[in-house]
Amino acid sequence: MRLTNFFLSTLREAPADADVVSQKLMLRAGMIKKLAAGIYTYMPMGLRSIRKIEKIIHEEMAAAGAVELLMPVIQPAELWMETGRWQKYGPELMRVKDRHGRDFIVQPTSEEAVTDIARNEIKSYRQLPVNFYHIQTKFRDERRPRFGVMRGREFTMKDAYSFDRDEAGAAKSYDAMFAAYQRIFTRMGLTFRAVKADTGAIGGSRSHEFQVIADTGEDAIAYCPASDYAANIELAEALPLLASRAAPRQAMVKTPTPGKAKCDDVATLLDLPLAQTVKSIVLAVEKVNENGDPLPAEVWLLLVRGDHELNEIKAGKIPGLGKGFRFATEAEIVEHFGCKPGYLGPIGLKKPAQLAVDRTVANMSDFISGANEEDFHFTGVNWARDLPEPALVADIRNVVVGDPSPDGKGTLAIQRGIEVGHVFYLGTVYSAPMKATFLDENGKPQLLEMGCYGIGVTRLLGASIEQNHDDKGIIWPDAIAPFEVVICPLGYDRNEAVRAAADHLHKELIAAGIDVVLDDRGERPGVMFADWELIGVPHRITVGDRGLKENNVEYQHRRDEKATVVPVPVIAHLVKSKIARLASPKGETA
RNA sequence: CGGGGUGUAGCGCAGCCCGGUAGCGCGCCUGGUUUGGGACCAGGAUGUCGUAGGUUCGAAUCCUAUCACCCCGACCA
Repeated sequence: MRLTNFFLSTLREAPADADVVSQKLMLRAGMIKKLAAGIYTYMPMGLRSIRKIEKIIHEEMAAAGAVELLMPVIQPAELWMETGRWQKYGPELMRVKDRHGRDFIVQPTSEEAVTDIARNEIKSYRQLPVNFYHIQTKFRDERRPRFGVMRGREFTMKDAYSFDRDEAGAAKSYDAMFAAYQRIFTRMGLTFRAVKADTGAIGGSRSHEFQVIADTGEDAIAYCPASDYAANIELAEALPLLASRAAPRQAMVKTPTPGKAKCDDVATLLDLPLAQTVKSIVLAVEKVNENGDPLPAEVWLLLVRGDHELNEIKAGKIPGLGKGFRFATEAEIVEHFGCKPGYLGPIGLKKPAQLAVDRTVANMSDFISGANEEDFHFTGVNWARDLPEPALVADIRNVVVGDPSPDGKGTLAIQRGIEVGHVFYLGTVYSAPMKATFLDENGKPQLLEMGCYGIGVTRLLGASIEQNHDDKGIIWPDAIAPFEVVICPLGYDRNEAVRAAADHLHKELIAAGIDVVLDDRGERPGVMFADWELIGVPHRITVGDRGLKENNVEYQHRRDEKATVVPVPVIAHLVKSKIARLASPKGETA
């Protein structure tokens, strides 16, 4: 590709509304252009990377036996009513009406559409298993789109859906997708980790997220360096930190703690470890009577240790909180505790509240909690003696660094990640309400067993940049770089020898199957170098008059400090050997 | 959704308080000189000052409404 036949527009300064480094760099490198909040045009340079990501996905999906189809972006509301998601999805689901006033949605995902295909097309067990996928535009009307293409409203996703005759078959399909995902992200040159993920309302154990490791990631991952345990922090099990409860040693004392509303402040004031304090969190569950009229909310008190944090996903698994909860209002708190937030505790409530206690708290003794009186805490609080044994003990906190690993093989570490893929066993969650069945050998209808598997194609662009950049710009892995190699001739517009050598090298690299761009603008070297370092093309060849006199050019990888002098006759071979291309899968792919 | 902020040239910004007919840097165009790390000189083009009302002889500037965008808030007693 000659640059003058392509399109390039780089910016020296990033638009002021860009918030994360990947978004700034993509805007500056001219890869994307913002059209509206969370909605981007993929400019030619950015689209090249997207196409390379898609190509790798297509190859690996085919190798894993998945079949491509293409389902519509606009889907009729009826389909979404069948599964109840028309009601359940909320404002994130983009709803539109056609000219006749009929309801449609802009797809955020395609379970309904694909299950509709399956129930119409799959009639016999002989057609199973089958795995349909597409790469298609999605729309999720995020409350607050941000982080550029990593949390956009419109984005491109690969979504695959497997159909099997039974759970054992579905498990096989799941494993095949899991393996394909590992190959996909490996080929893309990303550092990633597959982690256990929350399965939400669907339940079961089969759900993994693929997280690209990056400090700026939105997700926290707990993993055990001594074993292969890794889980999203939403899910990672927090074991009790105290094996058993020690006998009380202190009397319960009401202690003045004026103005100390946080556990941290109380511990500092009393010169006691934060781990001796207990944090009180008040939740509320909306209630309605049989006519659907609102009743006063049910108030819950949750206790975690002062240095721990509540995990809302885990709390949602407590019976009674499962149908949804919110943080209590100050009015509700005052009504039940007779006290403003900051001094709340489980002793001396004005009105009873449901109590749920973290496993670690349940084994604490001589602990500190709020006294339900402004500016006072209790110290030396003990279960059984000062308040009843907790009836409801559960894992309701986030794990922290140093916690014992749930597999018993060491302690947990935490790192941040960007979720770029998710594999999920669905069972019959969609096939049952949509009555998607097939006939088994006995001619009996059976529900299809499903799994779904997503990859955020456009999010991968951002995730790769978050993981690979420096102060000059992007550093693409070879496999998804918009170009693998750039030739920068010094004086292309005015030096015959340079132009001839650059043109010749350009042709030679094309012939060698390398994705190369020739910067034939005749720009000054500083401009060229700055542009290509910003864009992040991994391999650069500089052709200059000076070197050509000795029949040399220069090679520099984007991560290299300095250029290497290379004789002209060997440069093509050298570059080819430098490009780390993991082989495409053999067999069925083109 | 609640609070805060910002909308002025392709990008980054000043001008607004104190009303007088719009400016700077980068980029862009023309010519020249340059040419191994974002060159220099000379000349030039580009704005319905987010939108709609209002006040005024006169509004980017003051007032009202509206839209868009950004930030903070949803681990907290």
